[in-house]
Amino acid sequence: MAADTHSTDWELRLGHLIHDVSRLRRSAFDRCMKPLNVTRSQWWVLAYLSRQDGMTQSALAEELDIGKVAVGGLIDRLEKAQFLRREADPGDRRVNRVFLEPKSKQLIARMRKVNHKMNAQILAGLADDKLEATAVALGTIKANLLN
Amino acid sequence: MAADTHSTDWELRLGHLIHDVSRLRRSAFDRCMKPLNVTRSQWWVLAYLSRQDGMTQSALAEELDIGKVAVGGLIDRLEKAQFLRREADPGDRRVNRVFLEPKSKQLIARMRKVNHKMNAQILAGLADDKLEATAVALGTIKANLLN
DNA sequence: AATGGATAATACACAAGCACACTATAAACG
DNA sequence: CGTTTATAGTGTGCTTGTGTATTATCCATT
Repeated sequence: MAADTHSTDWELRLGHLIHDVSRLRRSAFDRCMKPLNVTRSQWWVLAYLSRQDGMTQSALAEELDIGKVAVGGLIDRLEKAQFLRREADPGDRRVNRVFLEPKSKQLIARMRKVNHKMNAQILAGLADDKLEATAVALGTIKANLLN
Repeated sequence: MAADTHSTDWELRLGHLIHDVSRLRRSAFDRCMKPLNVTRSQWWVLAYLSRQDGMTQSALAEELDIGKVAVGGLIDRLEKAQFLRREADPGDRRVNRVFLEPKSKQLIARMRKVNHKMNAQILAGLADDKLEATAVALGTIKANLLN
């Protein structure tokens, strides 16, 4: 019964909290990035590309863990805004490789700073060991979710 | 510099983890609910209504912490599927009150069970104190996000 | 070389959420 | 009473993400 109240209680709280924090974090992020005219998802595409320019769309989808269709849409918008360009792979006519445009290269440094600052603000008041414990717990949950 | 490496490190991990866990949890939820033909968002509407039938759309939006438009859309779909109905408030012609249909009442008990079971599975291997610590940490983060 | 299966990307249709503008109604205040 | 202000809900359009189907291309096996 103690075990029962425990789960019924913390389960719900935790579920809500994870959901809330994720959503709030996302919108805070978007708000911070708004002056730069990039959304959080778009920023992630640029961030991954900045570490490995010329990835294929499928590789990006794999890394970002979203569907190929979603990636296609993101890239459409980013290409239209001239943050990047698609280029046909010479060796395999099926694939598009995605390259950063100069325009976005300028932005990435700024985005990194905003990102870093925001993260620091979000984690204010949390000691190192607490952060680590939280990360470990979330890691366990993630593993459970992946079966 | 120790403080620096700490943040640069755990920040990112935690951000990723929160995002991943939230997304995985969401899709796991939807997968579990799929046989019942309800999405996670729709399930939340029904769950709130089951505790307080006849809420106004605005009250629902407030509780669920999503916009009125999003609620409107959810209710549109739920109404079309006959899980609930809108009813004009006799005292205030602006408001619609939302009531559960018998069809959904049958479902809610089943959904609660699925929900409970899923939560238990997700939190497997996490002791009580860890859960509590995690909840506290996430609560702090949430508070930070709300400024 | 031919066929049959995998893979890259797109097309299409949908759910969900946000933002902004708009309508209708209610309430408050001069 | 009338005018202003606030609130409830909808309309519209955008971004993100999912699932399924389709097309083009590659590769492996026969």
